[in-house]
Amino acid sequence: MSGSVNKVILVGNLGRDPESRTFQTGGKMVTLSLATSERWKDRTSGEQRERTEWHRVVIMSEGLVTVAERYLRKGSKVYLEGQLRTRKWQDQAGQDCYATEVVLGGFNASLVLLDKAQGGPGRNDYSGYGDTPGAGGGGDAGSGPEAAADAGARDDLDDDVPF
Amino acid sequence: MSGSVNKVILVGNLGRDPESRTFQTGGKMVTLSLATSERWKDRTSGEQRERTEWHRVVIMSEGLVTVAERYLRKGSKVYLEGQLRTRKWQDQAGQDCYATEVVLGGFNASLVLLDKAQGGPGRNDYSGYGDTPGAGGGGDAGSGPEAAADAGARDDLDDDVPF
Amino acid sequence: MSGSVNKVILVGNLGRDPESRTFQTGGKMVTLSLATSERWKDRTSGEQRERTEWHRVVIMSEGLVTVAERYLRKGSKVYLEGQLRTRKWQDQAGQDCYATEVVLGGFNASLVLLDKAQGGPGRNDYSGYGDTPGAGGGGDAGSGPEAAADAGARDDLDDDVPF
Amino acid sequence: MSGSVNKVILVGNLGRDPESRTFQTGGKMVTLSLATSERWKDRTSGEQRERTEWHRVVIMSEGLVTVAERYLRKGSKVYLEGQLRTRKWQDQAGQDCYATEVVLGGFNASLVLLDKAQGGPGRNDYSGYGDTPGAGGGGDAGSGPEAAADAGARDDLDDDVPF
DNA sequence: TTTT
DNA sequence: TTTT
Repeated sequence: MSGSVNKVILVGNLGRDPESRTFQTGGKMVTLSLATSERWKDRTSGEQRERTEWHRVVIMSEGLVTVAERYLRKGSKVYLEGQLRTRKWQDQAGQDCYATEVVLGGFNASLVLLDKAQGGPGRNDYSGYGDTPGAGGGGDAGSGPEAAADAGARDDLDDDVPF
Repeated sequence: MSGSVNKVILVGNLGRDPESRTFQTGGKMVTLSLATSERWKDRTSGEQRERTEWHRVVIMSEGLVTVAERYLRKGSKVYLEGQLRTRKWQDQAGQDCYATEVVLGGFNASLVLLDKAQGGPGRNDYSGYGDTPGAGGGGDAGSGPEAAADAGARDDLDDDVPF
Repeated sequence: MSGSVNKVILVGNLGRDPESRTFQTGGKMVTLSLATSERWKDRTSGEQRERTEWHRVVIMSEGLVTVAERYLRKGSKVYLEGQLRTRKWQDQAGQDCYATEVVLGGFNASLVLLDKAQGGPGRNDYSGYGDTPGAGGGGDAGSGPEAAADAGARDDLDDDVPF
Repeated sequence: MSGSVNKVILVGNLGRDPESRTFQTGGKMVTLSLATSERWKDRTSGEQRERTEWHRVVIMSEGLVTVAERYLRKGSKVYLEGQLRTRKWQDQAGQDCYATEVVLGGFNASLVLLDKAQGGPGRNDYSGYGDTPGAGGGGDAGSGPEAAADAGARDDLDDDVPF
């Protein structure tokens, strides 16, 4: 289909440190476990309720992989933008199973750190890596996030699906 | 967690007619099967490739349920905005399975029809139902989308998960 | 036109404290001055460059007005979602002038505080006010953000346009 | 500031054909005049009201410039994603004037055609140019949108601001 | 005018 | 598993 958009925007905290994997082809990917939550007052009981959602995030862009490895930690708060992707596989009983991930790869992927002070680098001029240059002032599209992993390599990760 | 955002924006076409279900409690929900796709040139082979992603969309907001039932059909193109929600259940083999849906319910859900002429109403002044009023000119927040279904009712739908 | 979307998403810091105004009709609005900035390496010179953008944000939703007054201060970091609106007026020389604002009013407006500790309330269960309930668990759409100000009242603010 | 996001998402129709300009430096930019509108029922009078908003859109990305020139026409419906940028200048009376544009340049800019049949190319495999590859299947970031124009060149366009 |  |  032409003319489609597939976009996810999340702001939340990491439930654990990022996990890196290297492909045989040299590429790298990082997975995050990101929590978002919402609160509301129950309509009938009037009590506070809360629901936490856990998102599996897969970072494929070379630039964003670097940012994630360097600056993200368990507890980090981030803004991110990616795409939905659902993978399907058969469990031992031959049943179809599905896992949906938020993939940051290629264009229109962003990762912005929202923590005050990460204790890491002097200044975190890395953040917003995927959302930066802009053409309005001599921008430079050359150093941004790039699709890194390739399809063949990706496939052999199918078995670690249930996050 | 305070301070989180969970947002999905999709533009795509319906793979089949919307499906409605009524809860014992009187509420209603509609599910959509929405396709988005992307094309790119393969880096190595140079050939055109295409990948289609299917999204399970669940509409809970009363207003948006009405819009969906009335104006959406197989093939309709829509813009929609909702939240990610993953449900977990056990298959017969006792394995954990997951299904992620895009839920349109409560605030910040939108459904905007993008087809030229739906053949339905004289003018499609329904579209953008969830994205409209605005306060900038005597807006009216009273007739908008509202959370409809309740959790217990939702549970008995678990068996139709693999979309 | 049917079928349109007008959405702005910003993450940035307040340049000064929020400013409140009360309408004769009793409604209230709050304006924010929000900075976003981006950095990039100049393509030719190779030097770091930075560009800061200032956004005039107008909050009309009753609920979000309350949140802004209570918890936002100069320096606060926020995620917000609103709509673009351009107002036009004549300056003394009879020239057309324009001012574009990001308006948070009606549906699909959000304000999420991103600061670690605001020093205010025990817990900041206010944040995400406009992005919360969700229908997936007995949600309640009744207490959310609502369009507050009315058009007539708004008009007499036209003179403070150049922000 | 690190950690900021400046994003605009619009779906609307072009009020006139795209306008192209070439810089002395060889770069190109295209401007669009895009309408979004919303309808609501007036709270007091109960009558239908409508408000149309016109957005000035500036496309700087090389790839998106090409797409815009080739496939967009007056009346075209598009989804686009860009950034807010406000420019300031003095009118003849020495008054400060401002113009805010939605800029599509650099990363995270998208332009997706939503018309059924543009009468142009066999299939519109151009659309979604800025939102496509994705790393999940042998993606290719090399042919995407790039920042094109430079700042000096941009400046001599200041006089056509009031759109 | 913010932030790093 | 995060966060408040």
